[in-house]
Amino acid sequence: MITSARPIGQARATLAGEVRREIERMIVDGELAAGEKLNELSLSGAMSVSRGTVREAIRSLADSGLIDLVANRGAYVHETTLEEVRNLYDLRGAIFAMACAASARRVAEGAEPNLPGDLEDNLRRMRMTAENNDIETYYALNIAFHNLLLDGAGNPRAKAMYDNTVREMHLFRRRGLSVATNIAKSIQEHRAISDAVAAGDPETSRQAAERHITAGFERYMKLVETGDAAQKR
Amino acid sequence: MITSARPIGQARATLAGEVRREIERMIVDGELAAGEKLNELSLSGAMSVSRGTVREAIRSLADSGLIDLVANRGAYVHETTLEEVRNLYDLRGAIFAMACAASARRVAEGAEPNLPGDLEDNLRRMRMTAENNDIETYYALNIAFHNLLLDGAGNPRAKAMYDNTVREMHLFRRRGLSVATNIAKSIQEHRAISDAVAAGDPETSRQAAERHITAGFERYMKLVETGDAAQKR
DNA sequence: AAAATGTTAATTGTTGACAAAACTTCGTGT
DNA sequence: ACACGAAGTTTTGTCAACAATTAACATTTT
Repeated sequence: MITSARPIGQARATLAGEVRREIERMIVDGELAAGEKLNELSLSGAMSVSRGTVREAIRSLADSGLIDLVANRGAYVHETTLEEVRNLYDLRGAIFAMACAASARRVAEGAEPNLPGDLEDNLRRMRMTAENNDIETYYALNIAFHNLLLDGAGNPRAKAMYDNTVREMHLFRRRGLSVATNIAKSIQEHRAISDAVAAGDPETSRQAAERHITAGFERYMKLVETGDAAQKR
Repeated sequence: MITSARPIGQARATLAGEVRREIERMIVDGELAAGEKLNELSLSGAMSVSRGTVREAIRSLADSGLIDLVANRGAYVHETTLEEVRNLYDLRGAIFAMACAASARRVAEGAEPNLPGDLEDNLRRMRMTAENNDIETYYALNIAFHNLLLDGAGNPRAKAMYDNTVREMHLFRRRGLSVATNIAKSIQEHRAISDAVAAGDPETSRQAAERHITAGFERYMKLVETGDAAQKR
């Protein structure tokens, strides 16, 4: 008797969906530069797929903010401005703060018994990477930390929006600057959030989360102001 | 010489865009019930448009959350649950609070000279509708008040997300209950927001905004708990 | 009668072709 | 030289046909 026969090959729901993911990857990985035009025909050729399918994928991506659509003129990779980055930080901070408050509430309600432990675990491992100066792993843990809280909030829509903002900021950063990193400071802030959430205190969690995002924004702005000219050369 | 002659009637950029708006309207107006399946062929027939165009419109709507897509089985009008409504209120509150804080900041910076006056104006007119018990106008003014603050924040992405949450909640309300309305209370809360924003005080604005959304949610929940059975009959 | 298996109809997924709009190129007149 | 405008080319918008998948029904099997 067959108990679980998952579809082969990563499940190819629809072709358009696959194309969408591929285009998304190309944008995030920088193969398609910001402001660059997406030519339906050449994309369809490169992926051996019909134009209609590519078109469908592009349309679907447009709403997520990665692509700008201009009627009768085509699709362009969205160019994120510095002004927009500020807006994205605001938005991301608001969502993250709300999610942390919700996570704390749910911890208090007993709905997320594993969350405090998972956060502790993440922090412990993060301290290790700080000692070893293992930036690669630090990035992964940092994303995981935020994901734990977004998932803990039990608000999938919020998570989707949050992911969108992160992806778009990542896109902007490609333009030259690396991410502003101050691992020690960041761990301190994570500690504050983790404690407040574990204590089931929504308001304190919210404030700690907001401070974390604001601090990240300020670190980033400092980097832009001082390092931008040098970076641009 | 004509410099900018945008097409009349909300801009008919592309046919698919028009179809999208029409489907959106049908959903919001309740012509398409929650959970109902969208048949591409019959829709294309009803609008005298090709199936591909309808398909494109549906795909575009899916990302906004109004429609659920199931591979190889079609598109369904999203059924919003009570659990989701809570999540939407959380999300909406977070975005609105952030927007009010940003508006206050911008007022303090002198970037929004008209905002305080516009808010005052809105409040004055709202008091009038309260005296005349003119619910229709009250709704319009209520939306306008929130829009002033979202626009004042200068964060288009945030506004788009906010609008999405409102639209989806409106969709849920159709299922039976009317909106929870306590005009006097609502005006009080608006007053607090307006004053804080006019004073250019972000933190106070944020708190007032959050209280407003939370209060709205509580009013709504009370209505659900007590009135739901009666409404359902 | 219930479950499993074929068979058919309806619907979605994908494609290639045609029509319309925008961009290029190039010649013309000033 | 320069602006202007008229083909020609490229690219997007729309459509109709074909293929694949799913759902519904009839048929067989136990």
